[in-house]
Amino acid sequence: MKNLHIQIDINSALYSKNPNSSELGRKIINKSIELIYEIGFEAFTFKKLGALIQSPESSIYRYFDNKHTLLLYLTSWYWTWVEYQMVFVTTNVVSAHERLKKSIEILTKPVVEDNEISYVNEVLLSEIIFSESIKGYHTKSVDEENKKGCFKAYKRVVRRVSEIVSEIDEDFKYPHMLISTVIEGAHHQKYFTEHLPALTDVSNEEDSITQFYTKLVFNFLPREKT
Amino acid sequence: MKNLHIQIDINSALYSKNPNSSELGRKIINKSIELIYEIGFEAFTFKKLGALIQSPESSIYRYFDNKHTLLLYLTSWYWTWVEYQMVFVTTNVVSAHERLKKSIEILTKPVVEDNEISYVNEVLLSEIIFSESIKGYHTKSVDEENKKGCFKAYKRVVRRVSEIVSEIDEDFKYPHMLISTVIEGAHHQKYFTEHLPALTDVSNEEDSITQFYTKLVFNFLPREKT
DNA sequence: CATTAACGATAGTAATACTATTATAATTGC
DNA sequence: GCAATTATAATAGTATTACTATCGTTAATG
Repeated sequence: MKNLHIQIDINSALYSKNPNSSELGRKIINKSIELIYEIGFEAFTFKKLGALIQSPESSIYRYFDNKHTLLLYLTSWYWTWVEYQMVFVTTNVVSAHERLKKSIEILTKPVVEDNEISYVNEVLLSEIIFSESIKGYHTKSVDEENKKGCFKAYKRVVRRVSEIVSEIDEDFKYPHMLISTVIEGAHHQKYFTEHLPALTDVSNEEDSITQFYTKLVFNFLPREKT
Repeated sequence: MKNLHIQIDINSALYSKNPNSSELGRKIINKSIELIYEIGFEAFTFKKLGALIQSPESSIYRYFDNKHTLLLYLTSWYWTWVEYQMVFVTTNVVSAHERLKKSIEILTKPVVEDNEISYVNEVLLSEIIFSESIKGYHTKSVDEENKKGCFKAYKRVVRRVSEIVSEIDEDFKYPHMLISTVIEGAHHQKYFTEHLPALTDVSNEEDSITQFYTKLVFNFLPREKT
């Protein structure tokens, strides 16, 4: 499953020069993930990244207008990658309940395995998404960027899962609200577990977050007919 | 209810000089809310705020170390204020279900009324909280600040409502996860409605968000015995 | 082999996020 | 009522950030 060599296509509004098209570009992606993971998005600068990859900042600017756009690129990459995972896991599964369950698992379980083939470390990237991606769309430029399609990958994921919800109950009024609540919620809970435990319920069980959000979703829906 | 002239006490780790103790301090709070609301937290600087209140930036630095601390102060103020509202609305209500319902309403309904007595415009402040407060705790300094008690007000609100949940079902394992999901979720959905409608279900009904999250919570809990 | 594109090296600018100093005005303590 | 303290204004200055511009060299392509 992991070694399909899929091509992750990113909206061209998110880069000036496609980082996937050159050695340097891939190095920028690869190392920016490490650096953002390490020092956080606020402290991250193109100058520091330049030092790390031993290229001048001006070269990085040839690929990305600024670090905000780079974050949107990484986020987009992540959701496209998640979408592939979801498609893979749900194809040929007849039961909508089962497809929904598997989708929620992908959306709420930690990413633990790096495929090591692409230049992207998905484990580190997912950590960045959990704690930093929100900064990508809580900005004054969100409407403008939304028009350009910068958030399409995320929206596609939400839509895809919402459609399974609607397949189970076509009268349910809030499928998108439900799924975006699950996604954002799971990210928050992971963050809270590590940093603000009073806002969650830390337990020994590994997948309490997945359990909680799975129950949350199915609480809204009718049981599967057997 | 609104005109109680309550004193909002904020953890002293969040300021160098208490802004509540002087005219200038109150002006800083009052105008920073307007300015952050208007131009967003990233574009907000002490220099611009200084220009607005016609004081030099150095004077503002006497009250707050930086704009991040100011945001934490505002957030703390907001949650303390919300807690007062919640206490007020739930006191003397015997039914735990009813208290929970009213609490969720406070947490998910938009703030529409500014009490005009204090120097804080709660309507604008709530908008800031919805779209910017998350930036206050998604930082590398979160652990350190958490130790100093910078997030106590938020935690108190979550705990208070979680306790009602536990009162209704003492075996329920995730009361804090449930309530923080509701709070953060409602904020997100409000933001999505305005900026990323594909991630939510915008409807004509005013309080669809409140309805959704109320149902979400009560789905997990047993019905009230009558 | 010539042309073009990509990259590295270097320099420079405006804005940001502060810190420091000193003078003046307002409060308070006695 | 005056001295002492404290708060604020005015001004200056620094390091860092977030870029933009120029130019020479190398690598890829036709």
